[in-house]
Amino acid sequence: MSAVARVTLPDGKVLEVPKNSTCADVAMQIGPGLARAAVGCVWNGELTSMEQRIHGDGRIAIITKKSEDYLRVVRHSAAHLLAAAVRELFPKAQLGFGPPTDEGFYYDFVVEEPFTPDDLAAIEKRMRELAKKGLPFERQEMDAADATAELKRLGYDLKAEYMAELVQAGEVISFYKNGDVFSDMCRGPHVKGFGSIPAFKIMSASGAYWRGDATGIPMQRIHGTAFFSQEELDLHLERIEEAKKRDHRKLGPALDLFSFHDVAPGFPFWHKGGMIVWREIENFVRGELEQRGYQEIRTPLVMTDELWRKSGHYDNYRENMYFVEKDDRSFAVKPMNCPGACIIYGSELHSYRDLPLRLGEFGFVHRYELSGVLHGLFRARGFTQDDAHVYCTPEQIEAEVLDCLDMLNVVYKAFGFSEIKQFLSTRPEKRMGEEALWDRAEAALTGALRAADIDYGLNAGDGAFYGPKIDNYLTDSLGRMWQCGTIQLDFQMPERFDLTYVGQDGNRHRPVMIHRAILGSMERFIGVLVENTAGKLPVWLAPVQAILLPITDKQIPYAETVAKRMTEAGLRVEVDRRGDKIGAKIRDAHGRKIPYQLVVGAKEAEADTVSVRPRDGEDRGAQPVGQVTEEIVERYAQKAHSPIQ
RNA sequence: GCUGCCGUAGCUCAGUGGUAGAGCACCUCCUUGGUAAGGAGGAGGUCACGGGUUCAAGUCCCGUCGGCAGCUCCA
Repeated sequence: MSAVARVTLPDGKVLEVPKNSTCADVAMQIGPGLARAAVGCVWNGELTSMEQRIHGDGRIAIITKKSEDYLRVVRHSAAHLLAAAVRELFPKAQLGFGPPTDEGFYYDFVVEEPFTPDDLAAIEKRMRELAKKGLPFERQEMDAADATAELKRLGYDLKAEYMAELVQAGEVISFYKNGDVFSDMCRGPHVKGFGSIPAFKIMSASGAYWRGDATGIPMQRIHGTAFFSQEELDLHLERIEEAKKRDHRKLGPALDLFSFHDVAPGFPFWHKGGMIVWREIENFVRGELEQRGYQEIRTPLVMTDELWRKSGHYDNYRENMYFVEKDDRSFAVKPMNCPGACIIYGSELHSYRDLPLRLGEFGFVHRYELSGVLHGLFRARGFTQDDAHVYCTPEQIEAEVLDCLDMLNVVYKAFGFSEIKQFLSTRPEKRMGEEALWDRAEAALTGALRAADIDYGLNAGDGAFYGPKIDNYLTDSLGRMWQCGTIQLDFQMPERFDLTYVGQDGNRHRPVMIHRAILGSMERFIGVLVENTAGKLPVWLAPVQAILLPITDKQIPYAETVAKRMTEAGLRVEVDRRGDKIGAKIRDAHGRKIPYQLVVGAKEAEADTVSVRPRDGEDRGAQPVGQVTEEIVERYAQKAHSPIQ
C-alpha cells in the first residue's frame, strides 16, 4: 500500500499528500492564502471539516466564504442553533440528524409531544437570542470512550448508536460546542459562531423517523432555512409565495380545467377548459407522431392476470396494480401500456423491413399510489401517458433513441420550455434479466447520449425493473425541475412475449423494445404547464382565446357578430352577456386569464372595430376586427408563447 | 401506508358546550354605466361520515373517509 493519497482538485489538478493528512494540510499545500480563508471542505462530495483525515485517493474542494457550498455550512450551523434553542426550551429533547438541505436545513428530535406553532415561534425567538450572544463553535475530537461518556452525559442515545457505527468505520469522532450552552457530535464544518448566521427562519414542523424507518422511532422534524442576507431570505420567501399562487391544485379548479373529489381520490375529473387544453396537446403530439413514422394504437384497460404474469408486472409491480374479478378470473387494470403493445406486435409476422416499428398510444394507466404521496395532477392514480413502443434491431437503437431525444426537444420547445436536463438511470436492485443484457442496454443509451452531445447526469440504480432509462427533466419559470419524458430500453419484454422478426437471412430474430414518453403524462404535463404559466396559457392552449365585453346590452348583438366571425376563423371566443359594468367584466376576464379582452361599445359597433385589452399589456384602443382576428389566428398557428401586449 | 395539522354555503373564512355566520360567487329587480368590483333584495347548510360523553355537541372523546405538509438529503 502506498503511503500517499492522490487528491484531485476541482480544476483537475492532482496533489499527492501523505496519508492521514488533514484537509487543512491539503489547503496549505495549495496555498497559505487559501488555507487561511478555508472554512471547510467537500471531500468526495461530502461536506466536512478541515480536520477531516484523508485515508485514500479522492476529490477535494476547499470551501471559503465565497464558495457556493458555504451556504450549506451556514445552514448546517443554523441547524445547530435550532437544536440549541430546542434543548434550552425542551431539555429532555433527544437529537437525531440535523443536516443542511437544498432549501435550508432541518433537525430531528425525539420529544413527548409534537411541536405546536407556538413552540416554533418560541424556538425561533430563543434562536435569535442565542445568535445575539455570538457563542463561537469550538471543535473537540474525542476517542470512542470519551465520546460515549459525553453522549451519555448529554442524553443523546440515538447519536451514541450512530457513533458506534462511525467508530467501526474508522472515523474520528468530533464534537462542536457553543460555550456551555450546547454541544453536539458533529463532523462539521461550521461558521465562526451562532452570531455568524446572517438570516434564518423556522419554516415548519413535521413527523419523521429515526433514520427514515417507518417502523422505527418516531421523531419530530423542524424545518428552517438560512441565507447570507435578509434580502436573500426574503427573496426565498417570496418565491415560495409565488409558487403557492401558481399551485395547479388551486388554479386548475379556479380556471375550470379540472377538479378532484372525495369519490375518486387521486383521479382527476376533467372539465371543459381542461379538455380543450388536453385536445390541443394531444393533437400536436399526434402530428409529430405522424411526421416521425409512428402508428397510433389503443390497447385494453383491463387484461387478464396471465398477461401480467407473462410481462413480469405481476412479480415486480403488483403492489401498484388494481385488480378486478369476473367469471372466476382475475383481471388487472393496466399500469403500463407495454404488454398491450407487445400483443399487437406479436399478432402478426414481421419482416426486418418493418423495423423500426413505432407504435404510439395515448394510454390511460392506473397505478395505486400510497395516499400520502398523491399530489394533484403531479402524482395521480390514473393518468394518460403519451406512450410509444419502438421495436427495432440492436443496430437501430442509437438512431431511434436519438430520434426520441430530438422529438423531446421539438415538443418541449413548443410549450415554451428550453432548458432540458437528462439523467441516465442504471440497473436497480429489483430487476429481471441477465447482467450481460443490462451491460448492453446501458451502453446503448450512453452511446446515444454521447452521440447527441448531451451533458447528462447519472441516477445509479434508478432504472426500471426491465431496463435502464434516460429521464428528461425540464426547468420551469421558477427554476423548478420536473421529470416528464423518459426513454427506456427493454430486452426483457420481447423475450417474455417471444417477439420476433424475420431477418435478411430468413431466420427469426429478437427485436429490441424502446419504451418512450415525451410529455410523460398528459395530466402531469398540464399541471406543469399551469404552474409554469401561472395559468396564463398561450393562445394555442387557452380554453377561451378572446372574450367580447359589451359596454351595454345594446352592443350584445354586435359582440355576437364579431364572436361568430372569430369562431368561423377557428378561434375559441365568448361573449360576456351579463348586466355588469365594463370594469367588472374586465376584472373578471382578467381573473380568468383570457388572452384577448375585447371591449365593444357604440363607437366600435359603428366602425367595425374592437378595443383590445391584451392580457399582459395596456389598453391598445380600437382596432379593426379583421386585423385582431388575424393576429390571434397567427399566434394560434405559431404556438406563440410570448406575452400578449 | 406512517406522523402531525386540517375538514362549517360553490370559493375564502369566522364561530372555543346553549337559536348556523360574513365577504365573494349565484338568482331576481333597479341601474345601461367607456376600461380591474354600481345598488337593493333573495336563495343557498345532514357544520365530511359514523359512534360516544352531556339536559344540550359545529365545538369535547373515539373511529372512518378525504385534504395538506413531511416521511430521499444521513454527526
